[in-house]
Amino acid sequence: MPELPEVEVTRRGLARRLAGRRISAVEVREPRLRWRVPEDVLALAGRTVRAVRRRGKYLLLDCGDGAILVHLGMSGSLRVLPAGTAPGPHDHVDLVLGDRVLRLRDPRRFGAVLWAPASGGPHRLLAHLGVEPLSRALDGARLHALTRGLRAPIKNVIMDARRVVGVGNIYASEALHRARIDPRTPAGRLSRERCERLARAIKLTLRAAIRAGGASLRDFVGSDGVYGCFQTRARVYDRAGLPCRRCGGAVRRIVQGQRSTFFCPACQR
DNA sequence: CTCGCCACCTGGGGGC
DNA sequence: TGCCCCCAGGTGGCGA
Repeated sequence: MPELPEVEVTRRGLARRLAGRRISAVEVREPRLRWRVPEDVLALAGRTVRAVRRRGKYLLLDCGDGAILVHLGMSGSLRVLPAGTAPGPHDHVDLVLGDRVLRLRDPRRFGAVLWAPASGGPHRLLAHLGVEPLSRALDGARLHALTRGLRAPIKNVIMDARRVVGVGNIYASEALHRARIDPRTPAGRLSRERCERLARAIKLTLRAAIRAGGASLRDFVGSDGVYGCFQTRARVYDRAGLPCRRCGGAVRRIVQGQRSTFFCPACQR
């Protein structure tokens, strides 16, 4: 269930619990994730996790001479548990750090655990990623510039990690509703002013979700591993036929790029 | 380069 | 209860 907000909440939890700790053992019970977990990862014992960073939806456990790169895919979660806790189904990878274990659970196995050496330049999966939506770099001007000439619907474009990272299927719909822009609009036709609005809406939506995620997922990487449903009240996501929270009109569901899109035809033009 | 589509997996829910 | 179909929060890679 990892959207950028959950990845960021996870990152903060990991940074607090793992930074400065030495990896004492690595256990891979199921190496067949999106890509096979490489032998490199099995040789990580002895390294120290110096910091935990995020790039888009990738987590990077910085070990100095390289980073453990983790992606949660669509169904992954990371938890920090007492060492020795018995693994359950779909608990594929453990990083033991003394008295605690970082455990990846991923039923659908769309996630990834890879080793990115510091030498040899940026990892191929990170090399072509777009702008971070919460950074200053994403503003109206940038969004305007990077959409010029594109005929694809704006929803597809803000979900394209080569242009903007971190905006998933839920928050693409949510941000477009906040910006009052029709998700089907060809990206290149958005005015500068509407790009300003959309850039602002993306930031507000993600920041609000991080706060809400921080509330509902406080123990996401804690010892009990309890995490609930999103407590954010979606404006349009998964609300087909229900009233738009702004105008009361019916929310509509369409399909774009084989993904569900939800929007209010009255508010979003 | 852009765009549309497919693939990778498993589990849960609804309809019959 | 059982079965079958559909759906799911990601994204790399392919061919046109």
